[in-house]
Amino acid sequence: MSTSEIPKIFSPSEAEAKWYPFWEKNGFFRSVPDEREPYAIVIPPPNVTGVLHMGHMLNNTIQDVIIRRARMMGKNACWVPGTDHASIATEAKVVARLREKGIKKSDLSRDEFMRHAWDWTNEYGDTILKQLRKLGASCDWQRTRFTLEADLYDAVIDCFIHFYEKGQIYRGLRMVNWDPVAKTALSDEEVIHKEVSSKLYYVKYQVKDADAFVTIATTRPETILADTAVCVNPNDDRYTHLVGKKVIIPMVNREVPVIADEYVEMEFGTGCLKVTPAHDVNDNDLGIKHGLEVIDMLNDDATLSDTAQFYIGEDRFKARKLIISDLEEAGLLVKVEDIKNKVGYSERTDAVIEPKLSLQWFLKMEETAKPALDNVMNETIRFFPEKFKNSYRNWMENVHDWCISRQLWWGHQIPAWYYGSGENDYVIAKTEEEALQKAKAKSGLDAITLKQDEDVLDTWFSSWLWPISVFDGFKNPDGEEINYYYPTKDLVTAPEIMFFWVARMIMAGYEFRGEKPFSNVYYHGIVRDKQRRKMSKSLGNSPDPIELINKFGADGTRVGMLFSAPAGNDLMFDEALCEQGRNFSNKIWNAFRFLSMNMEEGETYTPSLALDAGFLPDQWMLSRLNRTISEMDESFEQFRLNEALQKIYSLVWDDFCDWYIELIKPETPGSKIEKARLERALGLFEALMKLLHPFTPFISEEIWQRIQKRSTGEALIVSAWPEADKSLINDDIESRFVMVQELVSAMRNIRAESGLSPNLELEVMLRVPDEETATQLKSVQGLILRLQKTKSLEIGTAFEKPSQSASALVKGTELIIPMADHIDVDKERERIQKEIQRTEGFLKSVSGKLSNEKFVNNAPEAVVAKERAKQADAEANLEKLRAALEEL
RNA sequence: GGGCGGUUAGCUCAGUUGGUUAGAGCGCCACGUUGACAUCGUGGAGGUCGAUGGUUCGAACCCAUUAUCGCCCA
Repeated sequence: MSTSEIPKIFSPSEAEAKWYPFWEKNGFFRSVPDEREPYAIVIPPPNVTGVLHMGHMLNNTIQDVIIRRARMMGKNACWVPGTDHASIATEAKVVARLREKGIKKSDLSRDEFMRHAWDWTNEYGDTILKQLRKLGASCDWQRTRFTLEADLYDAVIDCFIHFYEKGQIYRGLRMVNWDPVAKTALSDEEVIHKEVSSKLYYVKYQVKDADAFVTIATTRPETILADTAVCVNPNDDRYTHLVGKKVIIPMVNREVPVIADEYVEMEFGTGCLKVTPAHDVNDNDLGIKHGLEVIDMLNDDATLSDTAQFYIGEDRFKARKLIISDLEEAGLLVKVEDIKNKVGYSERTDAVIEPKLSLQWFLKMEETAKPALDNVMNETIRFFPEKFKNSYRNWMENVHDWCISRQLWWGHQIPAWYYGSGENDYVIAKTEEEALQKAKAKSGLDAITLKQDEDVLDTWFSSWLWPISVFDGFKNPDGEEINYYYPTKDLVTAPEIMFFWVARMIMAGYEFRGEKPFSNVYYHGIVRDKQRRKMSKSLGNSPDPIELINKFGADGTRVGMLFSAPAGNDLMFDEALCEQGRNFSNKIWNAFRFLSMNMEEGETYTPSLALDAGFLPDQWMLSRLNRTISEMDESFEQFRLNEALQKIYSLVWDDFCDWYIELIKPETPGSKIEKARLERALGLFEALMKLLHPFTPFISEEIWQRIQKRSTGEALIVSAWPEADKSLINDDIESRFVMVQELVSAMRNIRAESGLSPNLELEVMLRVPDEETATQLKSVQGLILRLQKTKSLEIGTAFEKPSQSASALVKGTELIIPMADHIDVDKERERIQKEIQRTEGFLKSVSGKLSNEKFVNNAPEAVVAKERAKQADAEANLEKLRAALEEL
């Protein structure tokens, strides 16, 4: 192979275009049950409306790293991809597209609308999955699932029926979070509370039959129209006389009672609370407790209804302004204060949520939550990082019933069939025929017209079944697939959806399989920008991942992402990290380029990991390699992926490139590395490619295939992950090598400080403390000579130090370089003095410890011995340094 | 209001059972193109670990208080 064939700069796009199709075509992503140990990961299904953003990028990079390593470890690795139907988001997109065409949703039948929605999904739904391929994601694409496809649809309906029959699903008029834009109920988890600047309005209410007023304070004065009480704290002396009396609600002139309840905070506002049971959660509780009338004054789109009597048809915010000016005119507005309070917003539409009474379907959670909580707390399911167990417990112990109905069409239609207008005139059934029979039986009627519930189920009510349903665990509960792959191994997700999704999958797992859905949950952080802001479309602070890939390569981008991704912490993304990743690719590439340049044309090379016991760099590199493998395995076990990456990064760059390659370079420029030595270098390099593969799949495969001709089955992606051979980890070898490194660094340092060219041939003397060290150093002097230009290198115990020489201390050995006219005495003196100062400080702290009787008596012997050794070393060093200063 | 977490070099973060006058990458400064790589090499300068108090022979690490930032829940 000649240099001309290998460009100086690595081109990621070529490797990406070559290897991804190669892997996919040859079925390396494919998994079918066999006798091997299964290793399954289900993707957190992205929305069909989604386009790849940085969060997906991080999430899927992590999964790909894990699954690629598992595959190399000989597991039957199965990464199941797919998407969820995202009721609200998708319906919003479809409605918007229809609007552009001049079509209103209300003009369409349900079936017509669904056709449009499916069209949209078929057109855009797999955008994100296509993008994942660019990243290198090694999903088994033949397994791609969708939460609204037929089988998964059935699973959701079966699940609903299952819980209904167990008595855990009920229908009830309850306070829900109402999104007036999407016109649907939301679960608590879909409401985002934001702190905003609001106004607190103080309004006077006339006390009935008295010439007195009470003043209430409210941030939502329009709801006055639906007030049905005023409440004070029973311990509040200011108001006790009013309890039991009536007050008149302004505008509507309704008489309502003054009630007393300790719920009221005396300090807030006036200590006098208006109560609107239909439009506030806490007020609703009060209403139930005190038997208050409930007046609902809002339409579904948050305009005022007839019940309000005023501002009918006006939006709630418009009504707010109107009522304020009317109250002011009536002289009832006392004052207005600026305050900060928390307001709930819809996660999807960003509309201000209205607490609203609504007839919805709920799932009781208590019973299902129990095993789900226990099995996380006892680590049957492990959380990484562990700290998330706390918030999980907190949520699970206070779990509320789950509002599962949504007033939308795009989704799984609730299998409730109504046959009358009574509250209980419905049946739950999978099909209309079945419903008809049940309805007949229940009602005793013969002729019945059924109407299915218009609403659909919360999207999470389908994705919580994901780890089961993707393996057809509902359709075929004892099937080979589900039995083989379930429980899956790892789940990789963001802590944001711990309650939405993770907790519920665990519940569903125990409910339907009696078994956990996965063994480990790895929570990664949120991708933020350099200013710690969350990446978002509206801020425009999110780079397009695809552009990043085009710019830095998939490998570089993956490395960039992972570099900054410590488990569980948010990561401040910076494009510079991807640049670093790209540079790393280029470094790897050029290391390979160097090795190939040393291959003779026409010659075959067999990479080897055989040890050359006579060549320290070989022994050292093998020790470092095996140590790194073992450390990486440990990091992987704990999902410390960035740590594993850093280990291999450093092994490749610092050890292999900076030292090993330098030491195997041929003595004379232009000649080539001896064959056996090159084969060992290639053997090591192959091992490095394996360790790199999960992180940088493309370049590693590219190089792997260039090192040798390989058959398809010998592709890197399916090669064996290296096993750490602990017998090759050798502290002694490593410390001997470190001595070489330190001596060479010391020489480089002297050159740099004295402004000597790297090409200047130095005379070097190594004054060693004893013969043993002399022997050791003599065995490695060849290595030092390879790395430093020298005229001579002498090793001995009794050198006379020439008067004008630079010196350095390396582990008790004095490095002496006569400088003749090169020396800058002042600089050299400064250098030594600095070193003396440092050593003195060190000695002082060590001696301080040792002269402390309590330390010597109490500390473990080994620690004391270590301190004694430190002290002796420091003293000896100090002596040498002082002598060096004298000798100058 | 309740809970959780962070605060270590200019930046992003390590520091796993207390024994380290604290590590890495990036950035910065200086020097350098002898054929792997300037998407590079070599060398260097930067922190006393948010604050206070305590436990201990010994604290970045344990405890208490406090400041500050963030997240989750209500």
